[in-house]
Amino acid sequence: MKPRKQIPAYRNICELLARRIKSGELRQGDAVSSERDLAAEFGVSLMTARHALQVLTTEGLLSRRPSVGTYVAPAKIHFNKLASFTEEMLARGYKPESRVLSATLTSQNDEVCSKLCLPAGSNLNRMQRLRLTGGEPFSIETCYLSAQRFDGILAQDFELKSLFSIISEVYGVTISYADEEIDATSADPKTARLLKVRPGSPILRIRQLLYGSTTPIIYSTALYRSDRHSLLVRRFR
Amino acid sequence: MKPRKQIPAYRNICELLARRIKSGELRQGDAVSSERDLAAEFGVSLMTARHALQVLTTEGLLSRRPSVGTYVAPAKIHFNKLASFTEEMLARGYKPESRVLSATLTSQNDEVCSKLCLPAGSNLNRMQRLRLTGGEPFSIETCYLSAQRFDGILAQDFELKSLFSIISEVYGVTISYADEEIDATSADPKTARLLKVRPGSPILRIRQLLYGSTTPIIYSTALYRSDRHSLLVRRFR
DNA sequence: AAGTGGTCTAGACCACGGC
DNA sequence: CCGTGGTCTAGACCACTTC
Repeated sequence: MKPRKQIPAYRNICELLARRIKSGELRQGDAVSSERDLAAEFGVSLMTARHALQVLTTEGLLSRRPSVGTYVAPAKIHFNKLASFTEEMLARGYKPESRVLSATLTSQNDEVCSKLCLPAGSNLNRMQRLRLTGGEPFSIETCYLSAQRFDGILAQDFELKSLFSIISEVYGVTISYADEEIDATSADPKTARLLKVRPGSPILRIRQLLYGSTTPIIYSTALYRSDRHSLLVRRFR
Repeated sequence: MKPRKQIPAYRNICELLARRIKSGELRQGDAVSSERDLAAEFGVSLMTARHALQVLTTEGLLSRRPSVGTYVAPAKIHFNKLASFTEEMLARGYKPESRVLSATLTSQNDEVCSKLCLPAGSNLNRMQRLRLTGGEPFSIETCYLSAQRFDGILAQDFELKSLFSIISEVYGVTISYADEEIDATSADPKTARLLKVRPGSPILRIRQLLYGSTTPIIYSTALYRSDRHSLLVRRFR
């Protein structure tokens, strides 16, 4: 009988392989153990080993060739790299600033709960920040995180440290990717005042669901002055 | 013994469900049969039914909520990879339409010339199309191509065939990727009239530079009704 | 308590690629 | 021919939500 663990067996395999790839022990084009070898090595069934390889494949780390084997995928140039506001501004040579507009608990947002895979009515940390560069307003960002998992996070100083670094250093959670929904909207009076634009001005809205490994961690809505910001994306055929 | 088929069982389930979703028989938020019900219905094992649901989930058609059920995901039109308007709409089960607003030669656009790596003042094919689905306007697209390289392309029937297929079949050029710049703007009177929105309404603008292997081929600006379109992007850390 | 998705077992046959 | 990934079976237990 296997000792029952909290973390699934396939996750352990995933993490081991991911570590080997990220450390450089396994490099682009290298073959990884076959399903059957992995199953034997970890003492799991074929299905479980297979599941691990499948997960890493959809994450883009591995590439499977039927009848041939499983290989470490080419290190993708992530043109569309996910970066925090702080990182992005520093990279462009701006001095990023952040003003916290609010930081409260809420349990009234079932839409966000479901996006974060939390039970409806769960407590959420909600914080709103105004982003500035060179003293000029740039965007308004609203973030939601599980209040249970990130207990006490609202006490942190978000004007000093980025949310990414706090959840990483204090809570041990690393963001790995984000799904973003991008559309256009108009500035309502409050937004207009904060961003110093005329009410009704076009606003670029980016709604992100940020994932740590495979679980959604943060839901965020950002409203950008569209005269100050445009999003660059590279898409492949 | 089951009769061996060429197409996998889970594919059949996928296609049936996908058809029901695209036809409108199953709509956003509707529950789909559970793994167990599907397995019984199709006479397959749990794993197989589960696989079908998993595939449709990663394709974005379904959304699974543990302990609750599997639901039809919000039918947002989303652009994961680079596809033509025609391809995108067909994949979503919509009937794409296109109305050519203009198709002319111009030599007055040096900004586009430089983006396409052409000498300033070069002749350009310029065509403007109104995109519709279900008879309702969706976006306005303006494309520029080198008049020299794509001589005579304006004589093609763009309401029948996609630009992608014409440049591929007639000129032997395959699009491989695109760099996009995304921002928000407001509808000017002409745009508003064509898209049937109020002047000043928020508009999502996507400016693309499309590359064939490594050379820029097409420059295009698209204006989307932001109530009908949002862009989905996945970004990695 | 019933139902759901998530994980897992211990096997099986297939088509295909490389030797 | 052998190893590979792709598909599939017929079960199982778990944690969780809903009633």
